[in-house]
Amino acid sequence: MQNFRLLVVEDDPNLGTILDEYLRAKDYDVKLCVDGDEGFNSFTKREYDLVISDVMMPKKDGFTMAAEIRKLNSKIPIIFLTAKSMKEDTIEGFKLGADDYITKPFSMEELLLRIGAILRRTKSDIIEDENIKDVAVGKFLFNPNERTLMNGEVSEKLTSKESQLLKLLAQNKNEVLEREFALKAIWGDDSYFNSRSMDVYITKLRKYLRPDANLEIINVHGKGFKLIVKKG
Amino acid sequence: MQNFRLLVVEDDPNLGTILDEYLRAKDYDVKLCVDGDEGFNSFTKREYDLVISDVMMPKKDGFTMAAEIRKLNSKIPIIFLTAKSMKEDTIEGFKLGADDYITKPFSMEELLLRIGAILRRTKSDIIEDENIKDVAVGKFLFNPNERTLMNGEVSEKLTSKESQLLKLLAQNKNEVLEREFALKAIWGDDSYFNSRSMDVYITKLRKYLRPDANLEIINVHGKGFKLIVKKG
DNA sequence: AACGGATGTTAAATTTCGTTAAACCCGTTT
DNA sequence: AAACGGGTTTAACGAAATTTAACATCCGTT
Repeated sequence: MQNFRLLVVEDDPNLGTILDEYLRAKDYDVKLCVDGDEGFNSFTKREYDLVISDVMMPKKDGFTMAAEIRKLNSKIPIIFLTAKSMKEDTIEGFKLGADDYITKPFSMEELLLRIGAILRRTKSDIIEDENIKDVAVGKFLFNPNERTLMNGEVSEKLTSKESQLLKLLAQNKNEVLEREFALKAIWGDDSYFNSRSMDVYITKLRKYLRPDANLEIINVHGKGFKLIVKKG
Repeated sequence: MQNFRLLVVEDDPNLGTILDEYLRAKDYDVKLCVDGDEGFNSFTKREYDLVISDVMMPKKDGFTMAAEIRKLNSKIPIIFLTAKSMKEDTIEGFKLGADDYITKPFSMEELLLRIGAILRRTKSDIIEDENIKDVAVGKFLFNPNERTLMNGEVSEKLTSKESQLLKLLAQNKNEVLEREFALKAIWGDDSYFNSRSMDVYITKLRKYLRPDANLEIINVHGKGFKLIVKKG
């Protein structure tokens, strides 16, 4: 997936470097510029998803740059970094179409959250689910999302509880799945009856997995269960 | 042109009235609610362009309400009004996708400017995304506004309830749509009979989606339903 | 070996869901 | 006013999922 492109305009080398490194570490594609002229030039060179700009800068201040950028693209989100918390500045920024502004000093976490808030709305549904994939369990293919357990051609349909329990066992294969942990994860709490219910489902799963002699769900007395996958 | 619709949620009658009157004077179409429950209910009833909400409220606080609203519409802009300037609150708000927040006391002018800034950036998106675009559901094209479900040449006309339910399922595809949540969003409350009514609509939707073998609405016992989109 | 607690398994009981059809509501037509 | 029709709700019954019960067996400890 393509990362979001951020144009960061900041004349203070220290803060600029911090921003640059921090945002890159968070997997953003960052272009750092040191003043409004350079920022505007970069903006004309390629596409950006978001602009983060200081207000006070040499050559061309942030508001002026923002006005020029807005002439090129009226929708690009802009976040201002300002040392001044004076209301006039704020208001002037919003008049130019600022989407947000942060007063220095600010925490990187706060900036990140604001970036996230803006990008989420403007470029929302790009993220695809990772947990819809098949998982190999012995010679079976298990899909927790579809709740299917495939053995070659044959595809069994699992119930909700069966699927959740098998998922936990598979995630902890060859390790002990603590009874208490599974109960809290699936049933919400560990009472006596839920615990017996879980035993019933263990029996069901054993039946499902029977066709593969290399798979076994063993009990660890007083602790929980372990899905053993023998090397075939 | 149609005015922007604002949902204002504020429990303080004084501030609420001031907001209501002031924003109406500025030609916004305002709905005033006094707590999070009422706010969420109003949101399910019709389309809004922007939500302005207090954080501290009886019954259901602003952040909780925002989270529920975001499940229905991940893009709706939300501005929080908060008496507390505590950082934790701010951050929690942004995590839920707050677009802005204002610390009381604030000037009406400042609020107006922020409203303008957000609406300016989002209005074109709203027009495109919320009112025109089709949503891909398997091999179908679903348009929640037109309430049409197209399969190549064939175009089915859905009823209101069918469309609302399919919309929620599509928005939560491959994730569980909680029964209770859908009932509150579509029917307003979750009674036994509404719940059975929802089951009837699930059956109707399954019939519509039957032509695409990669689509399936499965039940998650005691929880709700999940629209599965298998990889074709 | 003997005991008590934990587990294995099957079946009954309970709850939730799937589906179809009839009833109902409400605005429109005859 | 009566008939109609689309949309929705209510009713009814069967099926599925889950829980509870019952009893046999296993386990670690004494």
